[in-house]
Amino acid sequence: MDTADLKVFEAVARTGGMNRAAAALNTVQSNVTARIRMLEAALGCPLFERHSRGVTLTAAGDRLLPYARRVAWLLADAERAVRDGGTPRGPLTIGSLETTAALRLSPLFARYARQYSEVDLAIRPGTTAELIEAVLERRLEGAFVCGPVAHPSLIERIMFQEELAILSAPGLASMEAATQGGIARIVVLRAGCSYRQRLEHVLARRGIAVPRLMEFGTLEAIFGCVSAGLGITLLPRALIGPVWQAGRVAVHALPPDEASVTTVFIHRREAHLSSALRAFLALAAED
Amino acid sequence: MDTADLKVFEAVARTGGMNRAAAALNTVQSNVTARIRMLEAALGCPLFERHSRGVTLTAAGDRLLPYARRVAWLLADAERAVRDGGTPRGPLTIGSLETTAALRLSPLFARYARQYSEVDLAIRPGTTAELIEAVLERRLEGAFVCGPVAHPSLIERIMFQEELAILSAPGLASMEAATQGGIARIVVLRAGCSYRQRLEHVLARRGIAVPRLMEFGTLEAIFGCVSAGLGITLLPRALIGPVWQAGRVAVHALPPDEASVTTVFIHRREAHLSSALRAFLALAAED
DNA sequence: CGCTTGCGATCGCTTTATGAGATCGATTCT
DNA sequence: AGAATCGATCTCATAAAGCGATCGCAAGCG
Repeated sequence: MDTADLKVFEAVARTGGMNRAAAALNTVQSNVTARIRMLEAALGCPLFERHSRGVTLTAAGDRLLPYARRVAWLLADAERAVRDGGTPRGPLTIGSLETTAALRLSPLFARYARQYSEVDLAIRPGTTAELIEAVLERRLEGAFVCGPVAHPSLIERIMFQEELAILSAPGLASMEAATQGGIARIVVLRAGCSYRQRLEHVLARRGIAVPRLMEFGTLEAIFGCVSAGLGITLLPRALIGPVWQAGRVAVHALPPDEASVTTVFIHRREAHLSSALRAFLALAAED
Repeated sequence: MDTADLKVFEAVARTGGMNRAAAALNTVQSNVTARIRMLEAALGCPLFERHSRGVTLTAAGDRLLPYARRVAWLLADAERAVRDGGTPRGPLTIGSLETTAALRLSPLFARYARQYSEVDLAIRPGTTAELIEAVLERRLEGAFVCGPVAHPSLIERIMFQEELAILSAPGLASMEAATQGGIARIVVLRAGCSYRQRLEHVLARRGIAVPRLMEFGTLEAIFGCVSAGLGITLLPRALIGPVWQAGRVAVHALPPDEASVTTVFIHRREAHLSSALRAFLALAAED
């Protein structure tokens, strides 16, 4: 059993056919067939069931597939680890909640980009669930998300502690005043945002229903909507200082157990910690 | 980069020379040299420093070596996972503390051997530290050890809760009577045994020194020594019933916070859970 | 019913990669 | 100085991988 064998095997499993796998691997079908047959002979059991429309995995093949993927990942990681000579360089793709990026990370990113000019830093926004998935699928080296995550194959480091507050149209004395009749219209950054879940939870505990949900892509749009009385939202208090000072919105505190949210940085446990990411975490830890 | 390359690389790193690696791999030195040179060319950086007595790893090679080992392990695991068709069979090597094996496991082992006759069950005794190391080094599929372990790459399941008690020569009313003058002679099963550490800790909290330590390989020898007044020991209460009933030793209770010890079963997190081991755990969970 | 299409299996041929042996230069220890 | 050891390099033979063409099979379609 070899990495080449596993690469072929993975392609066949993924495409569901030897011809398609051959096309994907830039080779011919006879090679794919021969590789699979050799692999099956070496392992002593068939990996695919052949039928007229292609092939499907047997139970044994199903067991092999995750290992094939992990071997490929491990080899890719090994190559990166070897090439990574200790000085931060190359691409570094990190995910972040949009609010975290806006509130906490811009000075950090700026400092990092200045200090390590050889690194191509990229920031991808997303919700906590999206970012966790992206890190697990190796599309991101790490991400700032809403903690705690507690995933066995992820390492998480606590980075920031945010205090959340409710925002409503100006002139309203309390959150209850903004949710008269037990109904609240809420405005969120994205549909899957963890602040949205948190806000719905906060409202549900007070018996307030959320019949409608408005979603906007930018923070400025949210401030505008809240200011105009279209609904309420939940955001980190540190983010809303300028807007509140301008009198555009009213800020309502939450009890401490509901107000606090921790932002954690997650990255894969088994993956190589690149110099670029290590430097980033060191810089972030200075604050 | 291929498994064959990594196998050669690992052999060279392990033996510290291309000639020695060639001998270990049953090939000739020219092949080893060529493989390493090709690998270095593909990675773009040298992996070894050549000198007259052989070769040593460069920093890049040092980074690659753990990956080479992990790839080899993963492939071996993959093969076992594929061959493991769901019915328990083949070798199953498990470690255990000697006391746990004597006290709790013999009926389990007997039942398992009867029910799954195709499995070659092997039990290796050892101390907690030895067994953890053996599991990490893949010499054991799992082990019964003193918990908690809390190692990131091990899964632990709580199996038994033992109550420990001090044993002394018969006729002594209390533990203090057996340790007059602030000095205790203790008798342990093995030098690194976790019960020994526990016992020393218990005595240290009472200001009792342990100048001498006697070590015996069998439980019967320990009972004999304690009975003869040579020293005291610490053992699970359930283990000492027959000996106590025969009046050979005196049993002294410990306060609850010191008496309790949990036995956990550990196995590697990332490894394949074989059918044989799965069946064993299922049988163990029935009790 | 027969034709077409898409699939995997197989065979011979070519190209490439791998392994073996001999030799060379460099270094170290005696 | 000479022997021993080690890695680098070259050449040649053989094994392995890749390629193209062909075959048989099953399903879909007019």
